[in-house]
Amino acid sequence: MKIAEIEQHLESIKNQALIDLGVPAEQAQEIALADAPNPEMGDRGFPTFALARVLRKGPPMIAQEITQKLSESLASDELIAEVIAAGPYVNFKLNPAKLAQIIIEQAQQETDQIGKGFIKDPTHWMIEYSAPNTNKPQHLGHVRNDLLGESVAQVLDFAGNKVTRVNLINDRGIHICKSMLMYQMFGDGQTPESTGKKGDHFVGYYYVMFGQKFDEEYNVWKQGDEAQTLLSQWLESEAGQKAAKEITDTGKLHNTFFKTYKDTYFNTQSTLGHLTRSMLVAWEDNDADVRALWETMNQWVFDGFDETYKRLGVAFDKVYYESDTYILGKGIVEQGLKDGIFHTIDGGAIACDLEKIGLSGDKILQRSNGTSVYMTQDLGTALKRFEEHDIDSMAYVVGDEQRHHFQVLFGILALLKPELEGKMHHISYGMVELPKGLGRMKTREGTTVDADDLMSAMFEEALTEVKERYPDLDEDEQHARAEAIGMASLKFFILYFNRTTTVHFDPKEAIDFKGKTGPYIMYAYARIQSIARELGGWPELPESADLIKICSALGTKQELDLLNRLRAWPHSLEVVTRDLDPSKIAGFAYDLASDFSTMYNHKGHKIKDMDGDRRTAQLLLCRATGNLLETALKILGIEVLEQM
RNA sequence: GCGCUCGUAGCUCAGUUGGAUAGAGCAACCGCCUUCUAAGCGGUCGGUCGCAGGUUCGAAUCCUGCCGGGCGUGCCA
Repeated sequence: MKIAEIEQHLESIKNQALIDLGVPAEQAQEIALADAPNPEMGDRGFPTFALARVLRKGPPMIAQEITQKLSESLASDELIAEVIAAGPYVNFKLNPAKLAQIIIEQAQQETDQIGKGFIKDPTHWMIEYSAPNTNKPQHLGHVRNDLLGESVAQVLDFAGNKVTRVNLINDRGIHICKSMLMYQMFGDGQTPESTGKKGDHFVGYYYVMFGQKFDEEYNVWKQGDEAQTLLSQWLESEAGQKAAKEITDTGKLHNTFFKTYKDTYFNTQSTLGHLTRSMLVAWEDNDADVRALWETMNQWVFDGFDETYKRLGVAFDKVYYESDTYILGKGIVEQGLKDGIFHTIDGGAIACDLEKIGLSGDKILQRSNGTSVYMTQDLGTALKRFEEHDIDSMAYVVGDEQRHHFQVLFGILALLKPELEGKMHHISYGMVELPKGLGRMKTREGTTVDADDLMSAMFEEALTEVKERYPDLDEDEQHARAEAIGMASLKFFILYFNRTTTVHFDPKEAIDFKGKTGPYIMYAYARIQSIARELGGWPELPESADLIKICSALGTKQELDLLNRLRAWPHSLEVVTRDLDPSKIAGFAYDLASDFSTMYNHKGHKIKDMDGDRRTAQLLLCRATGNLLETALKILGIEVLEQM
């Protein structure tokens, strides 16, 4: 028997008992099993309220009757020790020895992949995440995306699916030209090598520079006649009058105008804007010099990203570049227009009426000048992926501010290809908010937390701790441990939040290794390994019948709690796979580590002082716990340390 | 304006899709190292689950309305 079958066993007993009472099978299944609040009441049970009306009896009486019948029929069931009527609830008390035997055997066989491949009908998923721009280094927001994407991929893979991980790099467009232009003007032949900078940071420096130079230019222009004329016109306009009512301060009011006008200025009057756009045109015309510069600078960024991804433990099976995909989708839009799915609007743009997909408004898919919008290439790219890869589902890990975009994308795709209905998924997540004072985490621009800085800060903090504890340890080993601990801390901190939760990133909290953290869980694992080291290794796994006998030596509250936690793993896995939310793995791993630590510290649980069956059973139980901790942490991308 | 989303302990978050006495971590305070690793364990303090109604045997969870925060609502990417 496997751990997952325990729940199935209870489930079928419950269903049959209810059906025997005359409850329709469907209703029987709807009554869910849940953990009993305390061990005296049993381990797992179900309420009988819903049956009261049908059976015309009070819930406690129904529970009594069911309990009585089950007690008789399950008398020889080796897994169920007792059926208990607790008021209106029917609870099963499991036989700890049998439970331990099932768990220990599976844990020993499957080591660090306990419960892998449980899904009934595996499919092929393509999952896209990260999707960075090549004009600046990655920051905390990307870190959440990267870690979440990687972990969701692990979850899908662990369930038994085939998973193809893809990245889509945004390597073209006006924003990329901004850093290129600055480098062309002020780069002076410098390179990442010559400056000793990481490639993405090197390029990011020029992107930031563009912002500064453009602001300078804009500020000068603001003082000129043209700007002042436009300002007066705006102040007299409807919008200006409206704003004036809300904003009394003249300086602020003027600023409001100049803020909204900034884009227009960039697109019409600005010298830098003009140069940037010319560069984009040159790029699109395949101008040799511009293309060469583009390739050089992109390569610098890719090299930088590779380092970041490697350290984060993120890897992709396929990388798409927007410079290749941005043309996609045009033909589809034209075909859709012919088929009457889309329509033209004033000025000649092609649009989709969103009422067709239950939303409102028109979504432009081709501008009146014939060019594409972002949605167009997303449509094209998605269809191409389904054509070129034998995939069943496509998932995008993107922030929840783009929910609407994906609703539209999926809706239009289903209009074009009805067979794609239900196969598209937006794995959305909340933003990462930063506190005002960032302390040591603050970065060059001051507004974001840089991914590389963050990882280094975590590493340094961990190194201090490691050196304090193990001053004599070989330096390489110190560094290896600090890296593992620092990254575990970061990953756990990011992943233990629900996907949809807005993370309030507090560096002090993130960098802490105590309490509900990654290192806490690793520590529990390391302690388990140290038990084996100190007590002469793990015992041989006995035959099942013997194992049950040996495990009957277990029975303290702490041991039972731990066993019940281990038992719940398959259920947690199912929930995680259904919701595609690794935070529940993080929660489980923490609870498991916590149950173990409680037992470990509770008096009467020192294995060194035990002998006979109790000692063997405890050792095997601890080993199983260690295996499951490793299994869970792996899904989160966290590696364990044998010693820490 | 409309749409989505969130509001749980001083702070940061869980809460098994409607069940049993609402839980953790941090912070504060009190204890536990002659050691199977104190990155740990135990304890104390801390709650009108935003507010008001409704549905239900039963609501932090579902519905309605208010209050408050975030996001979205481009011929931007």
